[in-house]
Amino acid sequence: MNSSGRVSIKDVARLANVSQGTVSHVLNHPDRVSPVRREAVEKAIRELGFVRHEAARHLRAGYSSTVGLLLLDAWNPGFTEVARGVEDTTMDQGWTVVISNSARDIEREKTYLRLFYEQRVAGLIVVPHDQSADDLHQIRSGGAPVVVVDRPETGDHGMSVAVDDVAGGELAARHLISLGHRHVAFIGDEAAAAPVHARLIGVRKAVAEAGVDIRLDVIPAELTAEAGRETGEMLAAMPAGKRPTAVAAAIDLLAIGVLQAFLQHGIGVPDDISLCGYDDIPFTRQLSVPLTTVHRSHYDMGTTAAEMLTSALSGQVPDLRHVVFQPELVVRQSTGPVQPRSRRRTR
Amino acid sequence: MNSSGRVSIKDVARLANVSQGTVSHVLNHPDRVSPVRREAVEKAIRELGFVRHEAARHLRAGYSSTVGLLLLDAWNPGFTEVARGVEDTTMDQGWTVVISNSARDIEREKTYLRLFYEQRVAGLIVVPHDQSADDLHQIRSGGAPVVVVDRPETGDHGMSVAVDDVAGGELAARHLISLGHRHVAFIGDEAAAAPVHARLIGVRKAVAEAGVDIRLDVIPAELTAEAGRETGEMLAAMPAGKRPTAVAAAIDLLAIGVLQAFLQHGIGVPDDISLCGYDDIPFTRQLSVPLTTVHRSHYDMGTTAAEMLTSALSGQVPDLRHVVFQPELVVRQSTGPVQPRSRRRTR
DNA sequence: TGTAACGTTTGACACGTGTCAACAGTCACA
DNA sequence: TGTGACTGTTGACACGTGTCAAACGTTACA
Repeated sequence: MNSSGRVSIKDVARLANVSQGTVSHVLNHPDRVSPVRREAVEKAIRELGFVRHEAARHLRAGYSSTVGLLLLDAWNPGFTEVARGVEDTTMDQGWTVVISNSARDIEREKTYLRLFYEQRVAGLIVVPHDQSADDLHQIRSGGAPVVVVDRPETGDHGMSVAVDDVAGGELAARHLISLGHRHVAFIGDEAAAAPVHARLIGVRKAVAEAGVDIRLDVIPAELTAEAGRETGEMLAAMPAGKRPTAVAAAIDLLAIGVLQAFLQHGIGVPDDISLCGYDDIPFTRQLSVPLTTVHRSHYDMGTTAAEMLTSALSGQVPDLRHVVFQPELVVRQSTGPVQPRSRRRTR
Repeated sequence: MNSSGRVSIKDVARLANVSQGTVSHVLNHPDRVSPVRREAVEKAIRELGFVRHEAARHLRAGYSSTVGLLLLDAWNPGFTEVARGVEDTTMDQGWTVVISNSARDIEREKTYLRLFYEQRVAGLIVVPHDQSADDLHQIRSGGAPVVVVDRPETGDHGMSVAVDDVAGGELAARHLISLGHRHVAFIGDEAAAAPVHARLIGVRKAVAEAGVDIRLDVIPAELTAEAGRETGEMLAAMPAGKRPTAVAAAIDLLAIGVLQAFLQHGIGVPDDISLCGYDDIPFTRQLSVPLTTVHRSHYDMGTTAAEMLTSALSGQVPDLRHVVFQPELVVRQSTGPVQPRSRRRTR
């Protein structure tokens, strides 16, 4: 044991009556060492409780087996699914994943990006803030491949995995329109995040293409269940004739809040108002009224991003540099045909 | 720029016409360097896009500013709260947190513990698997302080933060008993995790101390919403007279599943059956029937664990080596007095 | 017996940084 | 002018590992 109280490769070599180089070979190229020495070294390792020093290994080898994952919001169930996909895929291929969370704070994001760069991570998967292209570019110029998740990108230098949220918005709106709804509200702040903006564009597109006269109200709201509850209460307070007959929420969390407010105020879903979410997080199935929503394959986004990254790391050029998933409408019980004016709840 | 294509401190020194030592001083002890040189160095750093190499720094300095957080189950909302608490506290004090997730897999836990050890993390916060005392001890012997979360520990060498789940089980059971319930079911596999076992002990204790004749059914179930739904359906299929009048679930996720099944089968909560959860995860408030549950301060567990760790890292001995939080009963709307045999739903 | 070929082991070196003793330069004071 | 005190700067070294050329030992063959 050396002066710092830690066991190094030298101590192992001394105990096993062998040179440092041999110990290193046992660790990295066991086939180059004779069985006798190998066993002696392994015994010494066990006796001393030696564990190799990753920083030294990294410094000498010049490469790292660590991959960084920077999440925009680790507490959003959708993104934890992304993380699970990334973890499952990279673990299988021998990479270590380090997860960090920017919590939608651009300063925090910058800090973590710098940290990742200082650690010389081999590669990086980022669910980025809206305004952080610069920092991502800096990492890229350092030589580490970067996969951007949940922001559609194009071009030759970079990789991305995203969902076609314009199409998703269209799906939701078309579904509601086809059920006969002619007064629809979209809930969510389009300035809050690029994907929300895209969804609204899709909704507007479907409305414009419907060929019938449709009124679309856009109600800005934070992306939380609490904001959903407040918005739901506002809607509940409106006279029934003035109220939209259908609501499309920018994310499921919002829809959950809206649903809760509606039920509390005796507004039936879908009998009085239809409600459509977005994301298809696991909890949508556990709600008192299972939610119609637009499914995004978060887990698959994670695995795909991880596969792109690992293939880039092994020197291959991935077949596709930019993958866009198509969302799918999942019809459950929170949406239904528009009711005639003098309607009654069925149960 | 050196041969590997990366910029090192030497390159900065050369460009700024200064020695390596001076550059290092600019980075670590700016006050020791004259303003003229400092500016020259800073300019060179900007021009070259120099970012220091954490592995080399770590190797030379002998210490790391990284703290590991190993979660048992990152997808359980309770544990993500713990992570949030840890992150907020350690970030403030300049530590970097690396999060990993053992996913209740003991092999994965071992792998990550080894990885943390190889990285020579300064300290470690672990929400451990039931059978992993050995590995934790190995880390401790390496000199890094370890805080164990959610498993009550005692003794002088080690730190822990936990919740008195026996008391929590008692709280839940006493509440139900005080409402007049005499036939109670506990749902959850006591072998699944130590905290669940503790809760059941608490329930049994309350039943024994009640002084009245109480029937307690223990129904093993996995710790998922899906398992809760299945158990709820089984209970719903029983004739009303044979059914327990109250259910205590081992965790909220289970209770959510039970609730969903009850409502689907027309069983009123709390009118037909009272339902009590455990954990107080955020979603309990968003349910169609807000859940009575036992609150555990997950976020505070995280901050406390982080504070203990950071004070240990700065050489102080924390005032308390083992902290046990007291749970609190949160009465919402899913529990109510037992109804006479010929009862009717009120709404 | 001598030599070549081969497989195993060795020892020195480099990776990029922080530290520390030593050194140079400046200034005030005697 | 010489001395001491002080500030700023330097250069060598160490941290623990992986690699690589060189050395070593063994065996096979002439």
